[in-house]
Amino acid sequence: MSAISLTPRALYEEVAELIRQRIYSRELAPGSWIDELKIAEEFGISRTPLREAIKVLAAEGLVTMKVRRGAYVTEVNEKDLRDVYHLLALLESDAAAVVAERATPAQREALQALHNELEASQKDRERYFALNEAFHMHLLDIADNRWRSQMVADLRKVMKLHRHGSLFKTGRLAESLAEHRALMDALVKGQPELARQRMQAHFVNGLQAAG
Amino acid sequence: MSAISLTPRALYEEVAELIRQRIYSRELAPGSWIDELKIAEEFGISRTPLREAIKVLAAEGLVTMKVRRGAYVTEVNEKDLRDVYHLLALLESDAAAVVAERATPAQREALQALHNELEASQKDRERYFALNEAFHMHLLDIADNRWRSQMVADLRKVMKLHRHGSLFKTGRLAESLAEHRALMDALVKGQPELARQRMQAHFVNGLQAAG
DNA sequence: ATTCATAATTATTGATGCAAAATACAAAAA
DNA sequence: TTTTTGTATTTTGCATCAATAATTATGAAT
Repeated sequence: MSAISLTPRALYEEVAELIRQRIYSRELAPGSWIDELKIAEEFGISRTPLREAIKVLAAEGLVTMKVRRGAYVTEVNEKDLRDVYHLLALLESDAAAVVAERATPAQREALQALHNELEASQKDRERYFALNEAFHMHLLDIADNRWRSQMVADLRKVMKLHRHGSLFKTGRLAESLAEHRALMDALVKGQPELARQRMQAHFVNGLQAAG
Repeated sequence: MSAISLTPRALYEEVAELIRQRIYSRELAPGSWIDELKIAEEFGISRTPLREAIKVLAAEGLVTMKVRRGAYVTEVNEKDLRDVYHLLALLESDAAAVVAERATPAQREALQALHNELEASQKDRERYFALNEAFHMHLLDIADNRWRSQMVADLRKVMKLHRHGSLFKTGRLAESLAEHRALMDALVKGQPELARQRMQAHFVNGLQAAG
């Protein structure tokens, strides 16, 4: 007996997610043209839901539409990466200040628990990345502004477009963890401006490590 | 001989714009269902480009998709409006700081020219609105971060969803103009933090006038 | 009379077909 | 040899058509 999803996503959403994966994995490289016919055939679907999926990805900034030329994977240059980091720093540091100001004890504990998992995942690079993302998104959830959460999610997708083979140079992971620890400290102690500054610093350092 | 557009927009873009207008004019009211068949017939187009347009609007936050239920005009409650204003304040005040820091003399003059037009448009409410929007978007252009410009444009669309019959209560227009003047002063004098504060204040006051 | 089940209607979602537009390639002329 | 023009191929974009899912209405049974 196979369990079916309680909230079945629309096909175009599923397809959008599959294409995202192909983009992140560089199977669809930045700047490359997206062949509708080829992809539709590979997925075993028609072009209609595929085209709708591509429109969604275009709105997210992952692909760029050219009139009568089709869709291309967005190329993210160094300036784009700086610009995206700048906005993520602005939005997430603001969220951190809000959380430090208004989070309930239970919410602070939930964040602390996520942070503890992060501390324990130093060996596993992939796991660290996943938990790091989870921490940041959970903090946004607590900050409780759906528009900001959506924008940050979109910006993070664009950020992933950039080659991050060397995103974490040696030693950066430990450094990142230390910054997280400092941020966590400001969050649990309820110091908004300190939390803002430390989240800001976390992104400034993150960009330097990425560039 | 009729001139044709040099950069013809795709039909789905045109349709998206037409639907935006219907939403802003309350012809399509918040919470109401969007009847694809009806709209397609009225526009004399098929449902394919219409559905692509709706996906774009959904990504902007103007409409909300429900699985197997179709599209609905997004309902913006008081909290949503506060959240959107909060983000606009954050993003645009940051842009103001960047402009105060890095704008060229020519760019400052262009902004000053737009501001002067604003000063001259006190009598015409509609014109003031349009010029105000133009000023803000031009400032973003100068700040030169395409991701931020896109986000602000989307947020402003959502902001317009809210009933703003009483958006500008009596006296608010003159007040708004005074704030603009103060902001302009900080911009031309190249004082980033002051410009940031004044843009922030402009939005805080704007929200109070809207709520 | 009320509730549950089934059927019918309605609307969304997906597939296919066709026309228009853009590019690439080839041929001809300068 | 190079440039320009014309043709053919490729691909987007729009429309029509089919099927799937959901809601509502109707009927039967308790």
